[in-house]
Amino acid sequence: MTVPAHAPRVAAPDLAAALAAVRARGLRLSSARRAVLQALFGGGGPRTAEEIARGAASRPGCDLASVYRNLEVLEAAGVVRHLHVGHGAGLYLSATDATELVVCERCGARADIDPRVTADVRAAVRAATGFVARFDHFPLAGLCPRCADR
Amino acid sequence: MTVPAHAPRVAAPDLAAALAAVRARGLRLSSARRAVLQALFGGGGPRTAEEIARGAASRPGCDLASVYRNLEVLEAAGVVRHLHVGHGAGLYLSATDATELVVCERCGARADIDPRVTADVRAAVRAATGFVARFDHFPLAGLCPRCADR
DNA sequence: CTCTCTGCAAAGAATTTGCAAACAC
DNA sequence: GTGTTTGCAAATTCTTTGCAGAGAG
Repeated sequence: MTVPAHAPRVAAPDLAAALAAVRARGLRLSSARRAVLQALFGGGGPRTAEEIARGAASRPGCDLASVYRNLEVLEAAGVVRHLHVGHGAGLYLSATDATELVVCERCGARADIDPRVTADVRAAVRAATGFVARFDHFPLAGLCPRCADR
Repeated sequence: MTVPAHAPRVAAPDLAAALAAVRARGLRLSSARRAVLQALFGGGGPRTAEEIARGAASRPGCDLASVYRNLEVLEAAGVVRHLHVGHGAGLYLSATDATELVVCERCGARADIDPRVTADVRAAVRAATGFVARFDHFPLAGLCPRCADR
């Protein structure tokens, strides 16, 4: 039940749980499925479908169409999520990575926002408009400190 | 210099100024250019490039490629702007329409946000992250009151 | 064995680009 | 006239879909 105190730092936060959830849904553990999960639970941060499909030295790849199909299935299973940053391709990540972020429209820099801040913002927007704002799917956009300077 | 107090309500807020700005930039007033400006300064709210190109009974249309090319030029001239709402096509509008808005991720409903609220949010985000948040190009996303209920 | 998944190839949606003819000035 | 713009068609980028064969359970 306990986990070694010196377990690898950001290795695979819940790959095991993800696999369990997949099985629990009656989904099969195909090689493409594994490839997608290894890419997203390997600790490398958000990735594009293209990057997942391409694979890497350590990490296996698979067909791009399979990546998209699996991302959809895995998202429905609550294991994976995605967000849209600027004009580019979607970014996919593990659902256990619950960060809310701001993205620089000019240089693409990203920063996490303290959940207490987003909670306050949500409250203010709700009071003003009735809408419940979310920052997990379409993150806040703006300019990073460096780009804002000019 | 004065404007009739009962001028048409949301007719063409500054079509004249827009045309002047275009001329001031040394740009020509082609029919496609006019079509785009008439579409965006006709008071119908944000439109897709496709809608602009298609035209309407009252409003002339033109080739879709010309729409995109002109939107780019007109945006550079500060006359037009665009925003990205959800997964769909971009929305284009007159730069004089300075509204900041929230968009429902489920049903697409849009609501204006009071600039005082966005100013507060900007301040909070800046204090927390150093980023200067903007809501004009990638609007805030969330759920409208109706969709949030269930 | 059976039914889910995969890879490949083609289709789609939104936007961009090349080019010769058309038009604004 | 002449240089900017247009319309048409083809190219790009990201994502989805159809299908026959491969593989998980």
